Order: sequence, then structure tokens, then C-alpha cells
Amino acid sequence: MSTEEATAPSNFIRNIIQGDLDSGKHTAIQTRFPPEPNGYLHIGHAKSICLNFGIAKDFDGLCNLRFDDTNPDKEEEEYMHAIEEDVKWLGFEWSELKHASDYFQPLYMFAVKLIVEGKAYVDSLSADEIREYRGTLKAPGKESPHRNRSVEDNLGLFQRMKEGEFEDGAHVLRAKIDMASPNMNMRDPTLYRIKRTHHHRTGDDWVIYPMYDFTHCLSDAIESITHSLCTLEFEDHRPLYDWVLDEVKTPCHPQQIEFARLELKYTITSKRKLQQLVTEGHVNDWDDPRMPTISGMRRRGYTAAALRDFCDRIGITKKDSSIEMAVLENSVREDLNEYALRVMGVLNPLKVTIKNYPDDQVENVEAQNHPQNPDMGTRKVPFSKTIYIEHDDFMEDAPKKFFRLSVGREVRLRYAYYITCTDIVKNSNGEVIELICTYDPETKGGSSPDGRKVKGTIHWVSAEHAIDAKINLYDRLFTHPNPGSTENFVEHLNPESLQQLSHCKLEPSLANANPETHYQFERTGYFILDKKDSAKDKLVFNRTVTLRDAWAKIDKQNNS
RNA sequence: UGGGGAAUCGUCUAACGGCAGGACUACGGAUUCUGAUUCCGUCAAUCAAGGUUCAAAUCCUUGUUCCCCAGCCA
Repeated sequence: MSTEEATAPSNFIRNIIQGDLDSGKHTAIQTRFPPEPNGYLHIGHAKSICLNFGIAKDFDGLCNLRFDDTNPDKEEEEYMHAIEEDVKWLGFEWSELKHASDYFQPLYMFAVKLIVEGKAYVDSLSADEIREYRGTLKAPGKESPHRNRSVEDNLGLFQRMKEGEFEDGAHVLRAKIDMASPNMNMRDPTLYRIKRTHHHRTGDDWVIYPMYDFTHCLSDAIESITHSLCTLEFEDHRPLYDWVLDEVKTPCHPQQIEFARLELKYTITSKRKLQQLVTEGHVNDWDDPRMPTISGMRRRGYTAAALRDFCDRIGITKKDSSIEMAVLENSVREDLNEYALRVMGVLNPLKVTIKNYPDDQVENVEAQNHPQNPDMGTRKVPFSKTIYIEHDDFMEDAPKKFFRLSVGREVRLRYAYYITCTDIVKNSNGEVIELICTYDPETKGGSSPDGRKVKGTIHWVSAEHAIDAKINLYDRLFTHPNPGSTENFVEHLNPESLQQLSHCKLEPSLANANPETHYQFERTGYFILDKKDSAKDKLVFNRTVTLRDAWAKIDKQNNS
């Protein structure tokens, strides 16, 4: 974009940080984005990325990318690469790339320290028993019979857990806090579990893995994070976050601040559910353009600038909210409008024969690549006797407000001539398959010497010169505004979320289209070449987003 | 009386005791060789009830509604 992006609007977290800077509590800001590599990043992560990296950028601080890889059962290498790619694509640079697994050794030492100080113990209850002992939301839990083992016993047991002497699940290390706490997280939370799973980074070095609550706060402290930003569901974990840091006595004690997750209407932002869509084949992959994943949106043609703008617009608060798709689409249109190359493409072709146009004549009309920005230049588009126009641009029984083609009506062909429809040709089913028109040779270039007004301008391609393409049109993935809240979200998938058109006709310049360039097919929307499904002789375009359509509204009103 | 949070136009979000503002949407209108863009305009909100105050979205009291927590997930 030509204009510099303004800094993000303020919010309560930025206010806190500004306050900490003003008061001298901090002289430099350090944040982090801590994804678990167990799936692809989605629009909700984009919110967190923009927040964490955006704050670091605007306050002249640093932001780390840290993989929260403490559960090898779920985590994979593939996801890490995808996440790195997505963060970079969004336009951010991390200060350091870290892994929670980098800290397994110091974490172990911290655990030993807690044991020595009588703040942690090895419990030998089964998972089921631990659950029973935990009590309920309203009833206090009761202490494990192993809670008062001696420090020596605990040390020995924990050591042997680490050395692989016990079966998975035989023992866990727990913090000794308060089994009667009204906060369930404080009822002696598990710190370590035995898990004989190969870790994608540490291999088989460890058979015990630290839990999130133990790992996260300490990782933050190790990295000298000043503000640890996370979502609302971790609010109840903050006392534990602080407890661990206080008991381990880390020199750095980051402040955890929670904000509301992003919810987008008519979609889901749950890695588990997105994963399910992929595994059950409801979508083609994580980067299916209908997915709210960063990779899906990228493939669809959404831009990083649009996503950043969207994240700025939605704000940061502690209130549960659900954003309308229109906000996202607005950000996408606003960005693309600036620089998308204007071209002509016909999605549903209707043949038009211009009977008074010379049979073998071909004229190259000059078309602007961006009417609002002449610097983007012009191109030549071939025009001939037989062309295709959009089927929707003809109506047999057209209302007065319909400014396009109908028998006896005149329209302007963009950058070419005025044509008037004189006859129509139908097939045996009564469907219109061809229009017979005349053109006015005096109107070349799109204006007439007599200055007569033509209300409608339509796009077209020369039949002989057109190139064929497939085009994917997308609609919302779900028909329910909040599919995630329903019993079975899969039941609410929109059967019409993907419409594939296979006989589209595009102007010849598109033969050289590349998947990095955003196009506006005039009057129909923004498109991008699909980088996966396209080949030299087989073009596949994805419609990123439609243009606003005033006629669609009028038409809808007429029909209702 | 388990604990922890949150309530402002249809949807988001500002205002931190002093004119309830902005964005998106919707609806009008102007311009237009894209029914696009651009421009102008209109509709539209403080969860409720009390209280304090010259003045309350903001402070106090009492309610109401919604969200989160009982993984050896994060």
C-alpha cells in the first residue's frame, strides 16, 4: 500500500503497558506469541499475533515466537513450519524463536527446587483417583494420601520418574497448594506427567513432560517477558501463574493479562474443530480457501495488510463478542481496491454476435489497469464480432431499473462500443443461448459523438481470443451464525460454500497470471490464481471477495 | 454466597465525574465508461432499580443476564 499504516488504536492492554513505562516499572517491553504446534493458525491467532507483535513494534520492544511444545502426543513438526510461515506472511518478525522444550532441563531443576522446599510432591494416585479427590466446583477436594511424603522420598521418586523407571501414569508431580481452594486450578495442580512419547525436538531424552501451568509462566520468566498476554479462559490460572513464579523465586515476574478470544460469525475458531473438518473431509485441507486459517485465507487471496487492518478494527477487550464477516470483508476490499489489477473475465458466458461488425476484423481496444491510478498503465484487449458477456447481464423481461442488456436496449461494452440487442436465440429448453446485437461504429472507445447517455456498462471478452479458466466461488462455510455453540457443528456446514465454475472466459492477458497478483475482474470481484490447483494450461482462480453489489440489493427487494 | 470474568447503537469499539464519539452494517443522495471506488447525509446504544453529586456510562447499593473453571490438554 502506498500509505503508511497507522499504529493500532489503543486498548486497555496498551494503556497498562504505557502506564508501566510511564511509572518506570519497565524500561523496555518484551512480549511473546506462544502457539502450540498442534494445528494451523487461524484468524483468532492473527488477533493475538497482531496484539503481541504490534505492541512490541509500537512500544519499541521485542516479541518472541515460542512454541509451547510440552505435549508430544499432539504436536508435530509440520505445524511448526506452517506457523512460522504464517507469522512471517502476516508481516511480523520475531526477536527470538524459542521452544518450551528448550527449557526442559531448567524446568526440571525448578521442579526439584519446589520439592526440596516442600512445595511439590509425587502423587501415586491414578488419574481417576486424582479426579475424585479433586472435589467439585462447590465441594472442596481432599488431600492425597501421598501428599505428605518426605522430601527425600519425593526427590527419589521424581528422579526415578525422570529415569523411566515407572510406567506412564504411575506417578505425577503435583504442587502442594490447597485442596480446598475455591479455584480448582489451585487444588494441587499436576506439574509433571510420565509420557513415553517421542518428542519432535527432544527425541527420547525425556519421559516426563511438564504441564502448561508450570511451563508457561517459567518460560515467560526465562525470556524476560514483561507482559504475558493470553485469552480469558486463563484468567483462573493467573493465581497459579503467580504462585509458581513466587515459589520458584524467579528474578523476573511477568504480568499475565487476559483478553477476549476472537469469534467470527458463521465460522469456527477452534483448532480441534478445524482439525475435524480436515480429517473428515468436509474441506480439502487446512488451507482450503473456505477455512478461517491464515493459510486458507492467504490462498483465497486475503492479504496480510487486510488481516492486520481487521485486527486493528476489532479492538481488544475482555468482553465476549462475535464479529460480523462484513468487517473482515470490508478490510479485504479496502486493501485490494488500492492496487488490484483491473481485468475482464466472464464467469457464466453468454455468446453475443454483433451482426454488423466485419467478420474477420479484430481491434485492440485500450483498457486501463486501474482507472483511479493511471500510473498502473493500460493494456490492449482484443475485440471481435463474437464475444461473451455475463449471462446475468441479459434479462428477457427486464425491469426499468435493470441497466443492462435486453431486447431493444443499448449498453456500453467496457472500453469498446455501444451495442443494442436485436434478437435472441434459444435452445430447445427455451433457454437463451445467444444474443444478436448491432454495434454503433461511432462509439469506439466507449463514448458517442452525439453524447447520448448509456446507463449500463458491461464487461466482455472476445470469443476467439478468450482463455478458459475454472473459477471457485466461495460462500460462508456455515449456515449457522455460531456453529461452534451447536450440538453438532458439522450439521450446519453450508452445502453451497463452494461453487466451481468450469467454463469461464477470461481476457487473454490473464494467460500470464501469477498467484502473487491480485486481480479485480471488473464488476464481479477480486480474484487470485490458485497456487495449488493451477497449471500452465489449466488456470484456476479463486474469488477472494465479491464487489459490493447495489443491483443485488435492488433485485432482492424486488423479489421479496 | 463455590471461584473467576463481562455487560455502551443491529455488530464491534471509545469516552476513566463534565456535549455518549468512531468503525462496520442498514438506509437515502451526489459523482462515475465497474450498479465498484469516491463524496455527502440519515437511522441507531449506556442491562435494571435505587442512591451520591450542580453533573453519572463512569462512584455506591441491590438485582438481572451472559461467559469461563472439576485434563496426567494448551
